[in-house]
Amino acid sequence: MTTFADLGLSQKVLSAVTDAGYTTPTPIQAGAIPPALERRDILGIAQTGTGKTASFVLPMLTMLERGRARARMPRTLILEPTRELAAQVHENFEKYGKNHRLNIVLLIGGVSFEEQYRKLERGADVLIATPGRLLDHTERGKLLMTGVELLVIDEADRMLDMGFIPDIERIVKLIPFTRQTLFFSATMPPEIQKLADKFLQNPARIEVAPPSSTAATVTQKLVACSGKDFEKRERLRDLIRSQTDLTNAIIFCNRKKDVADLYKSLEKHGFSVGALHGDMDQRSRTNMLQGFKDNEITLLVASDVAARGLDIPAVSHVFNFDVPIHAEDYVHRIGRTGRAGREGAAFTLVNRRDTKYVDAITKLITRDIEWLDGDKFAGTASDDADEAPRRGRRSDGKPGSSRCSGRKAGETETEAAKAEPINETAAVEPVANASAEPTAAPDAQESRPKRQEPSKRADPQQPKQASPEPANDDRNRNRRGGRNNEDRDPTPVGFGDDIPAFMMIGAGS
DNA sequence: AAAAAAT
Repeated sequence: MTTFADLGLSQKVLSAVTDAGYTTPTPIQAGAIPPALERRDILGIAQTGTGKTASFVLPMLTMLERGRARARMPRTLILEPTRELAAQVHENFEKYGKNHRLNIVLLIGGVSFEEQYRKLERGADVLIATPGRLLDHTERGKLLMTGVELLVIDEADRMLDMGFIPDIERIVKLIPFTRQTLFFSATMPPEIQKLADKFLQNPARIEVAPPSSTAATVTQKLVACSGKDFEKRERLRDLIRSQTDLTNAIIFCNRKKDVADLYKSLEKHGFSVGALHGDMDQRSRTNMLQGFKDNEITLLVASDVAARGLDIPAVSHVFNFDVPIHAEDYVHRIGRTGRAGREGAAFTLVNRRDTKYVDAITKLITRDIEWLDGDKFAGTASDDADEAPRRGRRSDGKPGSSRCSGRKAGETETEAAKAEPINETAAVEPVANASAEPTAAPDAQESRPKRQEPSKRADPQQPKQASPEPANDDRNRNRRGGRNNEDRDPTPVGFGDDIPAFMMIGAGS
């Protein structure tokens, strides 16, 4: 079996890898490291969680041992689509480069230029950047790309999605063609292939983990739910509480505003929760993510900024509060769990308007996703239980609310949730026929848990901390102040103590 | 229809 020692890495790198506890390279590492060390171009087709980052960090460290950087002329450049990913690559360099004395510089937006100038001035062996800030620096004349010997373009397909390709092309034009180029993408649509052909010369092609596949260790469930936000939130809370093996979870929303709203709601209900989306100031983003990684926060409500690439080990659960509109996003989102062969669970809340998106997803992953507990819309009684009757045609006077609230499991009370350990772990693993609660018959069960108003300050599964760390002052102030019209005010409160002006005005979007 | 990224 191949070990790291067989790949041609330097002693310094090997010892750092060993210290980090790794002995066996992943397929992408075993495939990409040797040709990279021979200075070949690489076309790496690999998804997150395959060890992709180390597959370029380790050979780069080895190669950088010779030579040294000159002011404003970085020797290597890594382009990343998001700030978090860039920061994460930076961490990798610190971890595996601990035996080196290299200047690693992170150039991302949302933070001040001054320190970035200073570091560039000292000479960067490795520059890790998001495209916008990098171009900004070059336009200010603080950065020369003419000394770059090695270029990494990471997550190329995502760069494409985000409209970064023109920026990338501009940047690549600034770099001598004698460079070595490592190009990574999770998928290879035609545009990306064209780009690869343009940027790479006779690359070694390494492909692992077919795209649009979901890990076999992830249990996927659909959860029928109303389209009304407050009912969805309640359904989600019940779902979270009914999990017996939840250690931490990411909850995805499609919109930033919904991230903010759900975050507030969960916090109000006593969950240990953080939020992450692109309109938060950088400091809050960093704090939230770190708090989540450090297990100070159990739940992270996020936009798709967190869907790909972020290396958060051992997420036990993913909840899609919204069905992703692009099917590929589903794959990326639930790829946040079940990593490295671990077990994971992914729940997707679905209302009837979402079914076409669900169809697209099942088509993409070429398998059906089971409904939880016999949930389903499928033209049965459940149709009436959903939101349809309420908006639009007359409600036929059914006493019961939607099934969403009707099938509350834990019965709002903490007690219930704790005392009777919901052993029917139905939520997680089993094929769960409708045995426990035939949700398909709303009326039958509707009667029993007369849903009492949203539990007063229920205390779910005893979150470790009510909130992460940022800005309690502002949060509280905002919350009190905005009480009256809080529903109208989409301003994301509580995301740090310096909410940028642009978040205050058109916060709706 | 939405998110990400320079300000």
